[in-house]
Amino acid sequence: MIQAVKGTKDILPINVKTWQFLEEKFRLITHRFSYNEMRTPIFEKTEVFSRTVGDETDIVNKEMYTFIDKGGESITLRPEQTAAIARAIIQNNLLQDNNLLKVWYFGSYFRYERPQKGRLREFHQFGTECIGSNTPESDAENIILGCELIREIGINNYSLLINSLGNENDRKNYKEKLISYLKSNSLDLSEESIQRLEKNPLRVLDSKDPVDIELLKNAPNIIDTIEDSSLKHFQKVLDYLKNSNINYEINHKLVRGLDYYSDTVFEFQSNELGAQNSFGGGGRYNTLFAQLGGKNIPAIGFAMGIERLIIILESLDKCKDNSNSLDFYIVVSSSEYSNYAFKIADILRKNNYSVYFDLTNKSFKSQFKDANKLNSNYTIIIGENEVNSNSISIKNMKTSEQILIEFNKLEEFKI
RNA sequence: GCGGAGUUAGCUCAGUCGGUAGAGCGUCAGUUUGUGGCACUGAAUGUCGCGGGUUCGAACCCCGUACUUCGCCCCA
Repeated sequence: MIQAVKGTKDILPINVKTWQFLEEKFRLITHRFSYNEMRTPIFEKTEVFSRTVGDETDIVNKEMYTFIDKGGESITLRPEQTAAIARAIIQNNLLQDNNLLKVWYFGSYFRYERPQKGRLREFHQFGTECIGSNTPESDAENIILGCELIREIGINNYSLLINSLGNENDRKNYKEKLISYLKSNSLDLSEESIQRLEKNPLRVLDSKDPVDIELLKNAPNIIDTIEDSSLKHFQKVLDYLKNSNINYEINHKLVRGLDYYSDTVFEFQSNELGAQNSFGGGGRYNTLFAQLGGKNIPAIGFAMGIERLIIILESLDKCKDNSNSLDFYIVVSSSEYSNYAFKIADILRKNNYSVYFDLTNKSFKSQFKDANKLNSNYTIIIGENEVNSNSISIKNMKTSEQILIEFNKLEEFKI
């Protein structure tokens, strides 16, 4: 038996309703916030990601599906969407002066990781990007969109964590402070955190090691390092959120894994996800466009993991079942009446009803059982009597009432 | 990349002194052959993840491997 590639999953008919439900919500909520959908290729030149996501991040370092194509070009299956959107915006010149662009996306992303609950090698994300504004209002609106979406999906038990990383300079200063603090205590630091200290010092703040956590209690706080303008910006964002009745939790240890973030960062977390407790996250990325060779364009956005949303919905027993909304099941007493059945099906289908009839030569009785199993609202019974009298028997499966109508009255029948 | 647990019928799982497999649910058929749901009766179904090894004999023991899962790590 050939198995699916490790870390990939089939979405089966029984599960697809939940996906469709989520996709509908994405469209609905983004529409309310006036975001437009955007789609980019599944693969990009490798540098799109290596230049933006960060050379020292694991994503770029060891998790990308990168290959050399037949033309000798280094190609990478997208591990995330933001960088590719930035590339497309620059290339297509979508941002004229002072323009604002609000886009959303939904698609597959690829990272070569060890699979786990809520962590796949091909996974799906929904996300938004608000590009061209550096105002706290744009931060707030983007976060509010995320919260609205989560609410509409039916998830209430989650936390919104928020922090500010300040501007590039602030972060540089903070990194120095943090490193010098941690180095003076490095004997106690976990092996992993010592490595992080070299590569990506901010991530030490994320450590789950109990000793590290204790040590970090007295570490310098990023909020004390960031400049006034960033501080004011952050405060305004918080004010707007409060004003919109958004519950948030300030967490100055929240840093994000991708290098391009600055100022506002945030994360949606749930307890249903095990080790992967975050089901969404984002932040401001004011340097990304410049990193790709464009102008300096401020932007903010977030992404959510669809598989993780579904895990939460499952825990809430809110996944959509696959109950078929079948209107008519046509039961024939013999396959010699199939012509008649096709005619009836054609009329009903052209009137937008869903119609099923047996294609496997089931017995008369089995067809009824089948109709019941498929939860059909009506059955249409076709046998010798109906065909000879050019009529149709229609049975209401809920009430068991059955009527006989003329064939040419079928069009008038309303369920 | 590292550590733990697991893989038996479509699904959930049982199956240890090693003797070529079971339950429940589901599926299918029948219970006066043109009428479903309930009930009853009956039936089908597995290379026991895959590949080696030990043994007269392996679902069970040993080795390898794939995948799943829980953590580390990373991140959505």
